[in-house]
Amino acid sequence: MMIKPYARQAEEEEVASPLQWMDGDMSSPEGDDSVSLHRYKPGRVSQQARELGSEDAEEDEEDGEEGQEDENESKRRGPKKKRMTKARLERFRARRVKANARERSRMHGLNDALENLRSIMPCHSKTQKLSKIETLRLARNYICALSEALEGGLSTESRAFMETLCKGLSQPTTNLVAGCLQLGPAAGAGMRPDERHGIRPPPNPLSGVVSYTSPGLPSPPYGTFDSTHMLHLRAMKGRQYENHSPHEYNTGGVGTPPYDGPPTPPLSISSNLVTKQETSPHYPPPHHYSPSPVDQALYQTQNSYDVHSEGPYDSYHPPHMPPRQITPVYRD
DNA sequence: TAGGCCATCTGGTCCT
DNA sequence: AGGACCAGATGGCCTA
Repeated sequence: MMIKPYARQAEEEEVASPLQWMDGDMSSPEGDDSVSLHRYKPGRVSQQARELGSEDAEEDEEDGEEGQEDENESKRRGPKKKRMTKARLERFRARRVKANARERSRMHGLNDALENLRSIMPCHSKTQKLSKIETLRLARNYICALSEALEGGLSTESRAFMETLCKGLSQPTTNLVAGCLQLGPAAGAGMRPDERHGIRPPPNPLSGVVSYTSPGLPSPPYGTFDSTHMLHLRAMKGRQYENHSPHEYNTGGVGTPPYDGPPTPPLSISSNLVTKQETSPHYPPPHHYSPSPVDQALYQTQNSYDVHSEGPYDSYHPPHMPPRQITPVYRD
């Protein structure tokens, strides 16, 4: 049995398909469809022109619905299809044009949201953009990892944190994350030039146990790890923390980037995690930014990690990709 | 060249 | 009736 592709099947069965009469440039950049030029792919024009502007279509429009169509229609089961008069066709076409425009803008909105999500991921690379699916996976893992870090005292530099972060990711994305999260003394390899000296990263609590650094690790295309993304710390920068209780940091106050989604419930941060800065052997963090109490607290928990701890998210087994050991593969 | 990713069109369904 | 949402189909681009 031959299975026809959906569209072709429709084309053959729906003899009176309105598509065949459409002759306008429904979605050309110049059309009344208001396609944004910078997103428009020229390749689409030919496809639409072929579909919409064929001579057959024009002929059909001229001839009306005669001959073999009626024969086919009489044999077809189901509700009889209304004839496409010119007026109906016009309305249909206008509706379709509008619907297409809406759909495009809807998808653009979706992509914009995805782009926002990418921008707050712990690692980002200009040359290696995360795919949509990988962005969603990484976002989920990131949330899980941060939750573990907060609730379980897990270090953001621990192996468990990395494993949570990389669960179910593709190998390239895993490598990207590993490259971004280079920790320990060799971290300079993936840092921007101005970060390579002067600021010494904290000692890696896992040195000798696990390391995601590699002498041969290339600089970008691997991205950079932006610590300020931790718990949206970037948004908190510039605030005075000393006299605030921890939960205030999640209230979306001054400096919180605009967020047009539904409000998220306040994240509970146990107060013993967020304290005034104490000197820690693992502090300051590797990057040149003003650490927030939350960030500091995360660093203070470095000695309490458990390499073998299985977080509550280990049940996460992507249906198509079983969990695996993280074995970053670096390109030469 | 195959496969992955993406943008777009399209028709169906549900909701207001 | 019209809009939002969804999933299938299709073709372009890119990379291994």
